[in-house]
Amino acid sequence: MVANNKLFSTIQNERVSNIVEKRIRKAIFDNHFKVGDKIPSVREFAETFGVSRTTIQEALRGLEKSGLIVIKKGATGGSFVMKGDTTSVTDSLKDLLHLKQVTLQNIADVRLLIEPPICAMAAEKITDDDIERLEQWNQELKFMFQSGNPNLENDPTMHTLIAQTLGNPLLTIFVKTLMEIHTYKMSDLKLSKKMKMDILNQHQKIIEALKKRRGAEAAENMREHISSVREYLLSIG
Amino acid sequence: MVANNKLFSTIQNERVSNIVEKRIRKAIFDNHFKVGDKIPSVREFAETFGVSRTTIQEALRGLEKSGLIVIKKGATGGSFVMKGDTTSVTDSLKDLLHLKQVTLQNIADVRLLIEPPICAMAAEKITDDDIERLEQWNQELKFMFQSGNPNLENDPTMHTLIAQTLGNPLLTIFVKTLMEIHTYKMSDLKLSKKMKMDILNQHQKIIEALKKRRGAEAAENMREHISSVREYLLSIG
DNA sequence: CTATATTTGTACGTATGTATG
DNA sequence: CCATACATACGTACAAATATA
Repeated sequence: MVANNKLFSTIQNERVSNIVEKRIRKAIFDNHFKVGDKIPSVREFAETFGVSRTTIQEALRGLEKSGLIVIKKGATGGSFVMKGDTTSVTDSLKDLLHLKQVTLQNIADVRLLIEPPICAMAAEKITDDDIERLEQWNQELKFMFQSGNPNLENDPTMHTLIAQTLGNPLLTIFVKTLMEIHTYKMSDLKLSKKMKMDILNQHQKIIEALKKRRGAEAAENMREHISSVREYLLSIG
Repeated sequence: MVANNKLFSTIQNERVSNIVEKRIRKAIFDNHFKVGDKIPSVREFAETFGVSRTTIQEALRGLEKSGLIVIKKGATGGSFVMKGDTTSVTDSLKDLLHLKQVTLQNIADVRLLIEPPICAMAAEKITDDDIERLEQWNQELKFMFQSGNPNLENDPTMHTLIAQTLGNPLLTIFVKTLMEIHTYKMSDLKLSKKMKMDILNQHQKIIEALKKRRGAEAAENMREHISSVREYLLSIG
């Protein structure tokens, strides 16, 4: 398998599939492939690295789970480099939510902590384009509520859009993740008609404040919005 | 493999290893196993599910990556249920950091957003025991600095400890993750002697304010601490 | 204390399923 | 509908870690 033919050859304690995974991961990080590029097939890699197809397969599976590649079957299939998305972070967090018994209130409390100040800062940086997108999104949400469509997972949500205006990718990831696990935890629950109306109005108030570039007001509206949802969830949960 | 012997049997598009992974994951979430418990071996699972060992292997590998189990080799080996830790979240985030070009400044900005208010709230809830642990930790950090030991990854850091006092597991995960990627990004950098002294003193000031249960003061000290580190990193980076 | 048996995960080569042109 | 290029699953062989003789 690996060179044991040399005296004092390298210690082989790590899994071969892990070594392979690291190497390919590094190659992707070092920009040897562009987003959308097809990386070598399982058979090619197996030959290159001198290991079995199963080993390569497991390495690729790991990279897929990390969201670095997407694997497709069939004649035009193979492994394609993805632009990193937050799915892997969210999935890991979801596991922890189960294990650590995180409640919707816990989520709301974290949101209360970070979203109002984000709003305040966003008011200074937000563009007219951004605001238009926010209003569009709220309209779409209205239609979704009206049609009884439970597909709330439509990304990106208003909250993520606001965070995005600050141009800090880490902050965007955090807020996006927060919203995703919030939606995930909410998916069983049924909102009342009144609550849906309230949410839309609260969103609109936040957007109005941002439009006027009034940071403190936007922050306060956001705080009220999240608090309102928090209380509602407490009352029905 | 799976029942294709029935007319109109279930559509088999999903990977078998994925189905197996989900089932075992669910079993763990439903508390069929306790933390530390050994789950069945690859061979046993293969027989139970009627699939090959390789398939089970891949499922277990996925669960290991998610931090739900740890796999050990040897006669007393096998797969053991773990208490979920944040490694999987951190690892996923690290991938994104590479892809999205997250800077130390981005990290500092997020910390500036959430850590001062956490400090303010912690002042109301913190116990004498917590404070003692904080002081112990700062002492250990001092020794580490003196001995030139770069092992800063000693968990949990002061910042995580403070967040923990609030009793919100999600918040703890977020702060822990933040600190881990901060440390990860810092690991190449060499701090000056003066900066190390400053950090220790700033930590001490935060602890003093918490000891007096002065939330606003603790928050302000935390803000100054993170800002100071941020500026320093800017100047040398 | 050393040698060997046993139990476990891990990797291999082959066979099968699947999507495309 | 067939040929092709690919991922995926199978059964077997190997390696590692421990227990036991």
